[in-house]
Amino acid sequence: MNNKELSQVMERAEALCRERGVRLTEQRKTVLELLCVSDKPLSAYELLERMRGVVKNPAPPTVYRALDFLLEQGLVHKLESLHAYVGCSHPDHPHASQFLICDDCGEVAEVEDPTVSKSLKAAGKAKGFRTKRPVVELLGTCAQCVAKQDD
Amino acid sequence: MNNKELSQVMERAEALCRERGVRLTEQRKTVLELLCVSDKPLSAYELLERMRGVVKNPAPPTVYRALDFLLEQGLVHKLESLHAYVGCSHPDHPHASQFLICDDCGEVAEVEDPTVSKSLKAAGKAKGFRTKRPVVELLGTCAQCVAKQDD
DNA sequence: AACTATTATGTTATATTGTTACAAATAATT
DNA sequence: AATTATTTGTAACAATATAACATAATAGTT
Repeated sequence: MNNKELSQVMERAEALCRERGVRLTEQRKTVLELLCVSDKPLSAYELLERMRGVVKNPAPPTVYRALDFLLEQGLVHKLESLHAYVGCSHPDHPHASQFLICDDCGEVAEVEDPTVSKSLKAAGKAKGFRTKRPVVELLGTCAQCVAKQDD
Repeated sequence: MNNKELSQVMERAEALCRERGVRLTEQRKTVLELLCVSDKPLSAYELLERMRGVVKNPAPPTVYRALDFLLEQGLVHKLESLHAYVGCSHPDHPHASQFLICDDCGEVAEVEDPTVSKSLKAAGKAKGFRTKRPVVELLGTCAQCVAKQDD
């Protein structure tokens, strides 16, 4: 994410939090920025390391609290299969995303496919299941790395 | 899972491993049995505890190695969002399952919805993504617990 | 049967991820 | 200003997972 995109994301985040009456504090902003600036998902402890420049004595709860907040507000996502976190690419509207995770280059793409969402909803409904949080992560090889492998 | 179902699963597992020329050793059988007998998913360390009765001095690698084997053979599944493992309900054919995980009662249902599988495949294909392992876990409330809550 | 290669297990230590508990500071409300 | 709620600081610890290296068991070969 470049600088312009970053400031747009941060502005939207500020606006959203203002609307909702919740506080986007410095620490929370820092974590969100670090995630947005990174081209890869970051683990909590990687975030912790990167916070050292910005915050004085960050400890694990520092990071986890900020992450909890940002997850609640839908500003970041957790990738369960990686134990890592990414900034949300479109936090404006609530949404159920799917993630394509390349285990070769580590790149993660967030997609929002209505057909997938609908079929999941239907599958739950068929069992009387009330879904709160869908976790959909496709682990495999991204187009770029597939091309490389086929050379 | 009752005793009859258990022995059926174990027989199928033995047969599958024989066919494939891989070894379903005592430890691996133990782990598979423990998972099948349990009505809830078990964490690696819960498995470790339960192995104490059967194996002499089980250590973490004992469990993780058995799990790795069983996962490779498609005999068990890992629930990424719970850090826990379940016996596979239909190991005969390779399949991409979805899991409905009730965060109230802890029950987990494995479903295999072709519409979901197809839509996921299509979503990946649209991005040129080659999926090796889909992780699909719906966290929410099962029908029974929904009914209880609505009382 | 003995030899060898491969696979599986034993054992100890350690790495990684995440939480608890309580005190201090800051911000919002009255 | 006083009170309350929220956020942060700090230390310890719990839970999950892996590394590294030694030993043992098994399968295949001579």
